[in-house]
Amino acid sequence: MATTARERARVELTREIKEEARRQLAAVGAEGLSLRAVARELGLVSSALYRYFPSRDDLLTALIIDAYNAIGSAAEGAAGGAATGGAASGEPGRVRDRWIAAAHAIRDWARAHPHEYALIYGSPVPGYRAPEATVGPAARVPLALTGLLAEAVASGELTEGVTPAEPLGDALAAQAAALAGLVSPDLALPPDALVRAVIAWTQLFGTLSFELFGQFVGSFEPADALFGHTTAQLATYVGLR
Amino acid sequence: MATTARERARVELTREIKEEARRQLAAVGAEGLSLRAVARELGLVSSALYRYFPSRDDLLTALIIDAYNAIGSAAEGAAGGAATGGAASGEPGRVRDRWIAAAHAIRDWARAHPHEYALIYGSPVPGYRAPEATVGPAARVPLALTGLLAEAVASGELTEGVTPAEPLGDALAAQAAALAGLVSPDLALPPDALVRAVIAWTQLFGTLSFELFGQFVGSFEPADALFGHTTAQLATYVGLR
DNA sequence: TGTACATCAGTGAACGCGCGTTCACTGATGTAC
DNA sequence: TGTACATCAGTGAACGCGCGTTCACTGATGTAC
Repeated sequence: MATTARERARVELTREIKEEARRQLAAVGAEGLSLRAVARELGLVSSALYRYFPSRDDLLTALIIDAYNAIGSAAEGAAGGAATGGAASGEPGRVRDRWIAAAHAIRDWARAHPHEYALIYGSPVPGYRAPEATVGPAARVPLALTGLLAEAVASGELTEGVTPAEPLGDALAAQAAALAGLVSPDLALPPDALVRAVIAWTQLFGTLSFELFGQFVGSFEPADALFGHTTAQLATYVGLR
Repeated sequence: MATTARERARVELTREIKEEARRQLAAVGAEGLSLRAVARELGLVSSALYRYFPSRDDLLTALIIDAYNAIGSAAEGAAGGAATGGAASGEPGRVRDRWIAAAHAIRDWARAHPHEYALIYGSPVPGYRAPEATVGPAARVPLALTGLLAEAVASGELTEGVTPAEPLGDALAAQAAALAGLVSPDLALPPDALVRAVIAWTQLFGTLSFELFGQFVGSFEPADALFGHTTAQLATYVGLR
């Protein structure tokens, strides 16, 4: 199963096409992304791209999946303790610290790749329907966050919330229980904790979208201090001490 | 200063152009919005639109301003107690109730106008730079929310937060103090309360964007129960009992 | 009240542009014997 | 190791489309005397 020159060239060009497409994303957005322009920039004729992606939408889908995987892997790395301590430190550190590190890793990725962020968390591209294949990668960030909470439950690091929880209500409790089962089938994450995680998750991305999409212009700019404070507040809110 | 037939026709057609443009927004998004298509639909020749809007970007700007004003006015109405009690009830009701009503009014507007919501809170349209004139309308929602908190301070309805506040830090405290001065020059809203309001504001729009942009597909769908619970939690978080 | 002139809404043709996708083709790379 | 055939990457022309914006024009509406 030696890789032939043809195969290597194919892998390489596929990568280059996506790279150039990402560059264009930054310049003209998802709507403006044009196969012809990508081909032009790579010194190819436009029809050549059809050997690599059957249509413009398939190229978009590939970019979306890559973006979800990139932000997901950034979150997972920090949640796992990647950036804590030296190279080969055995202990992963307190869950609260890793939760906060994950939030910062997510923000760092988003700020480094604002147009890919917009592609996955901004307004949906009209006429484009995200296929099933994006669901798994899209779930990595929320799974990393809820995974941390499950860890905290196991290690006794999760306190009762300080903001008194209203009872969830039947509909919400059912949704939360179903999700908790998916997220941590072995160790039941309490539905109440899961809902807190969802609130923190939406808060995190709400702040990020406001920062990247310009809603803080003239108020919280730069948003570093706000983000740091917010993240700490939310960590406390979800029950991490 | 009688309005001539010409003037009335101009006002009317300006309105119709924006209406048709909003209809197209829903179908093809902001990027796809085309002057020619709008003109076609109105039975006009495309160049005729230039009597009403000097360019495509100016039409977009008008739609953005209208959208900010619409969601702002929905929030202000609910915050002022518009939907509480009967027609001419004098008392505006508790601040907490009106805060929650405002959040629901914002969501209701967003769900009724998802594409206008995406226009103002989604990814920025590449190549389009929002002019100064959008700033005032964009501020109406956050002003309505912080205004409620200022009211609560005055009436003694604002408690200390239950989630212990970390000290804000110098940079954030300075930003918050400057903003608090703008928001309620007469009665100083404490910087800590303002930051809580910002956290709640971002959380609210984070949830809304996730709901409207499809991040909850397969988990919190429908999102009514989640939104109700979240809103109540955040009202408590900001200090409204 | 009636006429003469100014304003301005809407027309239609044109400019110059870029797009996604298809298709028959050529020539280089890979494979089987 | 060498030949014959199959695979497939990239070409170039074409189809059919829509876009924003400009401009000289016509005819209706409005205004001043």
